[in-house]
Amino acid sequence: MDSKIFNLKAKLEVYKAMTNGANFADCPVRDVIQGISGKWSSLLVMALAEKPYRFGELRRLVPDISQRMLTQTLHELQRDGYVHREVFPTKPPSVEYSLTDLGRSMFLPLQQLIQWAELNHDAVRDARAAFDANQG
Amino acid sequence: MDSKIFNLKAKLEVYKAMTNGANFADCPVRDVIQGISGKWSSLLVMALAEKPYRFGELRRLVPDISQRMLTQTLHELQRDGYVHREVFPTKPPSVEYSLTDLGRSMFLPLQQLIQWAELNHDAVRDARAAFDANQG
DNA sequence: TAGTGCTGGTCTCTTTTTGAGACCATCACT
DNA sequence: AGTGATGGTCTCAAAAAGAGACCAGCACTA
Repeated sequence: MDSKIFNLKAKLEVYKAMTNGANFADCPVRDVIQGISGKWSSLLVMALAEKPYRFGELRRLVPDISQRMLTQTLHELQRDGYVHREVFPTKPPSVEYSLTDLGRSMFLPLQQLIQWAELNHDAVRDARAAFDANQG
Repeated sequence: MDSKIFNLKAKLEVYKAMTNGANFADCPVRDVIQGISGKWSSLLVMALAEKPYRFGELRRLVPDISQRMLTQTLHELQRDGYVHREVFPTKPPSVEYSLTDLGRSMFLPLQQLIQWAELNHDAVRDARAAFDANQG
């Protein structure tokens, strides 16, 4: 991974635009954001924000995710500290996934974005329709 | 695109977890979220939130984006109504990209998430290190 | 006792998405 | 006449994602 994600000018400009004063020495923001902006990540965090779920439950909850991507995304979320994975010695063994404190903390701002999406999806849909109409 | 993104149970549960009362008939939230959760989308919105930029400026601002993905991502952001594209008849013609009102509106909650990332990247980095250490 | 199902995965193969880099036309400046 | 800047597109290779087979262990059933 390259830490020189922005050049100096970019650093300063985005810094100004975003933080109004926090430390921005290297640019880890993008790294963190990309960890939660995968195709399935936010969706799974959203689901787990309600309550813990087992692997199979999540698979049924999000019917169009492949088992492969479910495993992989949960693994990444666990690695980044958002999700806790616990195996119960039932037969067959069951695995429960839940949000950690960090995950719940991250969900708060994520939820804001989700709410925005909910309130503005009509505007986005209209914009798309208008754009597609103009492009033919 | 399939509108049956969640099954009924999922709909109700995520609905409860998220909205505390808004309408959730079909599930456009995911569609909107995925439009802004691409690898480069939020980064470009972040940049344009500060001020309008021209194509080449953006390319220099985000040095590790390919010209191909810059074109494509800006096109998608424009289609979804977040970004306005304006061509100026200079020689050679220059193209300026700027946020629309919708884009600025979306940036508000996005900024919350960015701020969270800024405040918590240490925790995420530590979680990753701990996870990787345990996995060997 | 043999068959079936459920658990949470992994492995392989194919398709889609992305990245790297060449190429393009036009005009200004040297 | 050559060089550079503009904002792209096109092609080809690499990476990521989707589809689906497979697996072990145990419970239940016929």
